[in-house]
Amino acid sequence: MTERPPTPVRLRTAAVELFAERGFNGTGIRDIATRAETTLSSLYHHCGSKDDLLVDIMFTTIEPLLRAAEKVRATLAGPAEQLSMIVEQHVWAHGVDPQANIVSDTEVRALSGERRDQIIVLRDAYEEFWQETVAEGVQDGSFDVEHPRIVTRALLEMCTSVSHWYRPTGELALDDLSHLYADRALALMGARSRRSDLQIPEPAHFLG
Amino acid sequence: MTERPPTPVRLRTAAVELFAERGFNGTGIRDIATRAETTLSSLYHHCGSKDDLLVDIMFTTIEPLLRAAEKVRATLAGPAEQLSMIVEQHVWAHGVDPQANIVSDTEVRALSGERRDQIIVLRDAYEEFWQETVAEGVQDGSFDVEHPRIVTRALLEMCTSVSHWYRPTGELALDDLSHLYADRALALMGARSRRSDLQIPEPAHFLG
DNA sequence: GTCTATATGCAGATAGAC
DNA sequence: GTCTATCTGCATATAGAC
Repeated sequence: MTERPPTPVRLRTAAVELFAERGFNGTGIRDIATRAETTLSSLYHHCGSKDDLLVDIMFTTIEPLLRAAEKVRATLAGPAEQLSMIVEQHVWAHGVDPQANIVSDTEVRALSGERRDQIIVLRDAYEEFWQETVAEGVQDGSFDVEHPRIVTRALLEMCTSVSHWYRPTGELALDDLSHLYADRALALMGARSRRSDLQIPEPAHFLG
Repeated sequence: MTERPPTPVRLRTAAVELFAERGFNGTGIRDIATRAETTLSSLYHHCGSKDDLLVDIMFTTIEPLLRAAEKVRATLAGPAEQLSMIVEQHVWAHGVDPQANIVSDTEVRALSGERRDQIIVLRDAYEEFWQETVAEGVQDGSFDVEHPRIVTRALLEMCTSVSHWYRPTGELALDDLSHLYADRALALMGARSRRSDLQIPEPAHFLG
């Protein structure tokens, strides 16, 4: 009963899968067209060049995370609450669509020039939300950690790596995994509180 | 006064640099020969195929880490001491030669067949040292953490990511960075002790 | 919108002289 | 051991019919 998705969707899905598995440079455009059960010309008709396809995947993956972090910062009060929620959004996103996030997180080097710069701006703006949240937490005594900028970057990379191993069939459902990571993020920052102590509205969805 | 290294060394260095910057599939064998200031035939003469070169880089990068972890487990007493030291070795190695470690950690997918399997065996054996150490710490009460296997993997990836951003000109020297990561590893595992409380012989070098 | 056919260049790898 | 010259195939991208 499942309808076959329209061609542009199939192309995009195939590209995400192959870029994640074999890398951008390890994937041929014919591989993409073949997996999407269409032709090379169809790919160029719908998606433009191979680079265009990569940029599109990256943008539509990173941008919602950036907007979600923005919303968390504008909505929740308290650095512990904000950091927990940002971590949970990030882990959830990386668990629910690991392939698109692997591509976004590892293939920036395949781009060059202006388009590369634009993606890096997005990525840096996103990290800055994490950094600001932690800095405020250190300021107001919610967190107690040396070299907070370095530890925050370590935390971000720790959460990102979820996309490399998480499988929904494992010991934890994605919601539980997100909570676990938020709890460990607080431990990493030397917070007095734990995730389960916090008052956070549930369900809290800030991702489109 | 610095002598130019012999050709095989220059080739290896060039390959590590380029594989780290552009990825294995983004690097041409001519690029490697050119950067090493030699020729394509010389590359094949000394290094064999492009795949051989990658496998050699990976093996000589991962194997010392595995042996170091083995030595730590055989030499130091107590899970907190062992985990701290394993973390420090790992962070130090990833900071002192980020490029070789980036290649080893991200280009496994470029291999296939038996050689790929061999690298994965090494990598899994290495992770198992981390997992056993943490499991023993949970067992004897040194650590207090839910889902230790998942958190240990998260820790490992956090430490690995050092290779993506660490620069020796930054705010921390590599020894201090290693100590910081060891300390945060203990926090992540819910250890009562901190890195500065532990009795660990200094300098402790387990890497060749 | 989707197809077949093709232009153009670079990839990995090797031959054989010196 | 290092060189120049070359084989072979696949890469991205496009032309033009239907």
